[in-house]
Amino acid sequence: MASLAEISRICGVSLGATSKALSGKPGVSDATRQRILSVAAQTNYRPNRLVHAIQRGRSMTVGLTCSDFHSDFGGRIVEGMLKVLYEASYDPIVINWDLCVHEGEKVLRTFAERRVDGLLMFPPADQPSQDYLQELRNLRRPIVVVDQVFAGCECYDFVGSQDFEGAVAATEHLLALGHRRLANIFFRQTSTGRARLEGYQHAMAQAGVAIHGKWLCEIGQYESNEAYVRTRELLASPEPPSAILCFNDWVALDVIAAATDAGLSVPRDLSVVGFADLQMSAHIRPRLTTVAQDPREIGRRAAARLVSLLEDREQAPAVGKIGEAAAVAQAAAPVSERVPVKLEVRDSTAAPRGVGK
Amino acid sequence: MASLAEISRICGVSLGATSKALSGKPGVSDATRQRILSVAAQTNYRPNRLVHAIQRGRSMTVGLTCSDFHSDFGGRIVEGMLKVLYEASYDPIVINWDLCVHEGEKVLRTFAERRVDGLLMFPPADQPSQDYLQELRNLRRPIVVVDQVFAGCECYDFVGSQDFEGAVAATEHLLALGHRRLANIFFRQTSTGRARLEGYQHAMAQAGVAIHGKWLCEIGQYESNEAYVRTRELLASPEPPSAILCFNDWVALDVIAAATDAGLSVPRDLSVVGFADLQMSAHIRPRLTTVAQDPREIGRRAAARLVSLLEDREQAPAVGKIGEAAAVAQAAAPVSERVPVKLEVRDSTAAPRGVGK
DNA sequence: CTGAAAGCGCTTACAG
DNA sequence: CTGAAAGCGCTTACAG
Repeated sequence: MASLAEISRICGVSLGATSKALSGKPGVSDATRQRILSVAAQTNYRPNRLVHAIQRGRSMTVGLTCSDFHSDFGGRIVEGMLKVLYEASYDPIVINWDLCVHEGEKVLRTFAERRVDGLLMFPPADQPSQDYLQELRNLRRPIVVVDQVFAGCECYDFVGSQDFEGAVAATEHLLALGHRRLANIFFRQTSTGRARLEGYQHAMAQAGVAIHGKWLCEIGQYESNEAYVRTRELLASPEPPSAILCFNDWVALDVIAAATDAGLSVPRDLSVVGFADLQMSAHIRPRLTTVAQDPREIGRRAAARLVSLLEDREQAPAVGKIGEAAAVAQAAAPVSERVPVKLEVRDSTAAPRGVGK
Repeated sequence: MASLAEISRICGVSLGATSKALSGKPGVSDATRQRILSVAAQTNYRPNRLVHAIQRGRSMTVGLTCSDFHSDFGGRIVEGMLKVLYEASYDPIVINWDLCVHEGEKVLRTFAERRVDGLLMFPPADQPSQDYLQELRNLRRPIVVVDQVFAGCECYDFVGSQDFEGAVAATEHLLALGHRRLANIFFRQTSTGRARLEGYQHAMAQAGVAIHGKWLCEIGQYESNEAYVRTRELLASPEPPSAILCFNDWVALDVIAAATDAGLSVPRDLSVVGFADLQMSAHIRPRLTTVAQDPREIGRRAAARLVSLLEDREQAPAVGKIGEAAAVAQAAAPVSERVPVKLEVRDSTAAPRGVGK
């Protein structure tokens, strides 16, 4: 906790010599260097990175707006990010995404004032305000958006999942088992939800299977009992589905609960497919068939992309015409990456009754 | 992104005047102030907090070491922390706890070099190394430990759950239902696990009910299939338990799976109690009886405690005898807080067969 | 009201 | 090899 000045005084040398000795730069005699190093160790000296940040114009921090702390999906994304950032010597300053929705400009101002080098935005839901998007532009720093696509964020790099393809694969799996009365409980408020809905519709159309209006079942939030209630209704209707494709594993859990409470057995009376492959999904009974995402890889790639943008920027000539920095920040064309998903067939899906055997 | 110097130049005033105008301090005429503010807005000026941090000796950041991104328990703790920190104008720099175990000193050096004002340690498992503990002492900043107690960390404030009391309540619940063959699947590697084991033993002793050796069932990790395998063994043994108290909800999930796969029904053939009340626990079937913790409140209190330590420190006279800062950092006696738990009785527990009805 | 100067904790050319 | 000086982006007494 001693300062450079203190160490210099103790050693009876100049600030410059001490600085060089401690940062391993040449220009100090070995004897002096040893003396300085030893005093630094004794006084518990730690270089002040805030000073470095000011001097170099790089804080080696990145802003991370995140929410979805409610399941291991978000948690694993963050884990992947933390690992890559740590290895690249960047530290994340984390702020809850909810705050970005409600007082987003303030959050971004904080990031700007802390001089973060870039931004990792993991926004599980809720479209940010116009003010937020404007402030985002003012930041003039590399940004990578994760998981959800937003209107107004098309200009930033993106890393997410193959939501459309996953829903197609899940639907085709159910169709191949012989299901025709195939419902979809979907969530329209996030881009992932919309993409999965489209995947379902696409696969159904491809197979030439009609979608009964009642089987297209929208929910407004998936942490309420809405999915449960809607499933009970569906199952009690005159034309109940034989299979339900769910927006995600949470919904699937409620669908299974609803079926169980209605006296039905999964998968004998109803097949259920989730999306995510949360930790619990292989541990519940019946083990859940689901479209497995790879959240750690999403987090890793997102962070790696940001780090690479940051390094590129550093490489780029610092001098130049006005506006060049901005140009570099926006990069050429924004890159979108979608990490592959994989259908995990487990025990919650089977051929409908009377089919297959 | 303009600097103070730039704005001063544009406005034709001194640095000092500009500084005062922008920070709302008196000593500038209204006309000048307005001119400066308007230029600042146009040039998108953001004060550099890194400079403030250096000048004031407070970075307004805290280090947060965290892991357990694998369930909503840890996630909610973090949520609670983020909320309180944000309101108190502190920003967290987050590093994965795993790194603290493997290269802990390096992580703490990073925190020291970034001049975090305090530390929030949320360590789900794994005793940190001696080097880590030493470096922790060198930090000389307020520290609050969360959830797990460690040897070597007794000198820091702590916020956790009533683990012992929770296990007692769960055991008494099962005893009251009439269970006598009451097994416990426990986890000895964390302090919470040990406290819960003690709670079980205490309640059993109080009730004068003997614990069959086989019913004391230790697992080495709860993210493997160990709990599942051990439960299958237990249930197939000559004296199977009629109820199992589980270290946490993840274990309970596997116990229910094992019972189901063994052709048993929960709670008819076996009662199961968890610990945590994770998101899923009220959604699975049977709905899980569990000791509900309050992770958001844990996070909130831990952060609030740290903030209050930080403010106290600021109040304290900066001058004084050598060593006073250290004394303030350690505070008087460390405070331990345990957030109450609540037994949530749901559908996974019932009277043993042949009892009660 | 306004400006010049010192200082926060460093690093980095630049002289000796 | 070593020291004095300028500078990073500010704030804060201190003179005018």
